[in-house]
Amino acid sequence: MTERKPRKDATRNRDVVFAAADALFANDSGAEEVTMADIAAAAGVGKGTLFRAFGDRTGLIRALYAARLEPLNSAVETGDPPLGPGTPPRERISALLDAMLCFKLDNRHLALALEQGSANSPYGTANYEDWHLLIRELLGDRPAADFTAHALLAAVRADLVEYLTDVRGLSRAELREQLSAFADSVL
Amino acid sequence: MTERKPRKDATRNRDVVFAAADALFANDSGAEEVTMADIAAAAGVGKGTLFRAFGDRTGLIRALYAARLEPLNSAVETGDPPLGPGTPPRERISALLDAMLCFKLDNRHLALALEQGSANSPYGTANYEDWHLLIRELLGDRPAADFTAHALLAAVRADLVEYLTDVRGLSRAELREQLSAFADSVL
DNA sequence: CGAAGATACGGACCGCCGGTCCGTTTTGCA
DNA sequence: TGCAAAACGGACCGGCGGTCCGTATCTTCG
Repeated sequence: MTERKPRKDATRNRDVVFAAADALFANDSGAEEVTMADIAAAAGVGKGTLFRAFGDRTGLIRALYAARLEPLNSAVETGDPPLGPGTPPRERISALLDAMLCFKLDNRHLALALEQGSANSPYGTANYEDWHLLIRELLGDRPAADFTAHALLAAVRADLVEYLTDVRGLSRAELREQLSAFADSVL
Repeated sequence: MTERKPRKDATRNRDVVFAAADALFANDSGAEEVTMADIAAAAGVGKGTLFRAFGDRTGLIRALYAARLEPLNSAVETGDPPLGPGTPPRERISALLDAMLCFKLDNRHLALALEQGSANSPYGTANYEDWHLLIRELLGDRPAADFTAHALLAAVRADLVEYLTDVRGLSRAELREQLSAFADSVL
């Protein structure tokens, strides 16, 4: 009974806002240059609408990130190998890390905005715990499995990825290659 | 000839500001809650003095961080084993990571403030490149040595350390233990 | 179908914070 | 002791995240 379906304009605006925010973030200028007012203007809505719908800036970024990550998440939960269940652990971990890396590469600015947002880091995002738990279980009972899972995830953090590509000039292929070799050496 | 020694009050104020900022950051309330005005007030100087001396907020944090890190840095460059030169590579890497972890634990709030500061991350800090280069060379010519060095450093990032201690409740000893085991498995 | 209640809208408004400016004070040198 | 250079400090500014409330839109029910 505590559920009331939202009005139609509300959900429509939600989509519009996502699209606008996505475009602004993607538009290679720095991540945190984009203000809430910018997003509101680009979406053609009032600032109040943004805050009512998402609570605060962090909420908006988190919602957008979750929406973009969703396909990958469901591919992992109920998809075909090598991402989905039923893949041998070692192989699946490699696939997960590679997929995560590609996601960060493709959504660099968004991921950066999320991971830099003051007081959150990746830790505290809903799905972080899921990813960690999954990898940790795939690692089996090796020593320090828990920490190893964290370390593997830390190896694909958005700001590291950005640094390696934008500052160090690594190509996508090189990065994937190195990550893969590193993962192999850990497993 | 482009060198002019600074006035005495300037250097004195610099120290006072360091002490005040350190105290405020350490005082467990969140890292980014501390404003420049707070620091100025605590140090008993005007806000202008802060900005003249350090340029901007990031500059102040970087300077403070560098000052606190300096002992560790020189212990690494010209110290006794296991941190200093002349230690076998594997062993030295473990020692370096452990030392870094302990440093992050002891200077948690400061390190957090630095690594979260918008648009910098750890990458872009002067000493990051040094640490990376050192570890990379200690790794020898194994595959993906470069990326591996980055990944090892990512495993001791301040926000991960904070998450593991404050949220997951790991003790200092447990953390060091796990990091050590992880490092062993990589080497 | 029409009206009333509920829900969402939007932009003026607020408080705070990083950063600047410039009149005043301190320092160092001769 | 006098004077220029350097540093000081706090009033001030612009912009941003977030709030508020009068208005517009939807939905439901008679």
